Amino acid sequence: MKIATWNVNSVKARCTHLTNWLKTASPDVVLLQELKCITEEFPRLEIEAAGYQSAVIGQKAYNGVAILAKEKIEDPVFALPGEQPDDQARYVEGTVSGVRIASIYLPNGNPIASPKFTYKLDFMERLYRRGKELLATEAPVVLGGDWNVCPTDEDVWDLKAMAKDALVQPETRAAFRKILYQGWTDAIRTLHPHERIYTYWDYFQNRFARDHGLRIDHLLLSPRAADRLIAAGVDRTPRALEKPSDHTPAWCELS
DNA sequence: ATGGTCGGGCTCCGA
Repeated sequence: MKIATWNVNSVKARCTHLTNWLKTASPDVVLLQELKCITEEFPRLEIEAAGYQSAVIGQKAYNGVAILAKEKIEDPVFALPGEQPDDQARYVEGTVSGVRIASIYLPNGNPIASPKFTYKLDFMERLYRRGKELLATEAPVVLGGDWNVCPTDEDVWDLKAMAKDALVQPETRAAFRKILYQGWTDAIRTLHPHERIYTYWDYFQNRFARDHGLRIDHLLLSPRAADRLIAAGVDRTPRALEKPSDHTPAWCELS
């Protein structure tokens, strides 16, 4: 079972890239972020034609997440459980072939001296609580998405330039570790412990060609899912196309 | 120190 996550930076602008990639990569499940369209305008028909069902929560202009799957998506939930419903479409969860899977668009959080950073940390606390509930089920679970977190210095090309960025702050990393240490396995880092691996390259300054990137798209596996982990990686091919997203798909394969 | 590039929706915001 191949599960991928891809921040497409507008699903409408990237529809052709997406459907072509579905055909060539043929993942069983794809987690999308930054749809940038309302739910009703999600290109459901094009994606169905490629052989995928979808569970979608969108909103106007910003955010928006989806799960695409070849098999049925059962019991979808369209928000992070919390006190009051979120006005930002950043979380969808569903079950595919017995695996509980979430597509997460974690808040960017910049600038750090603003309510946006607080919102990011609050969101991570809510995710921590949801993670605890999901682990308690002892089911195979995958928390995938654009986490907007560089877990360690190895996940950053230019540390100096990123020093004040929300993606590398000690509080951000601590909140990520707090989730990870509940018992999750970072699929890509576990199988590639000492490689420079990036999933995002800024549009500025030809960063992709120079491989000046960040690793911010992650797939976290519960113990039952981690037991089945056989491969993981990053597919850089869509990032090299004309008019690409600034992110490229990260994926893992479970037996 | 700054500005470089995108997408969306409207003359600016978020990344």
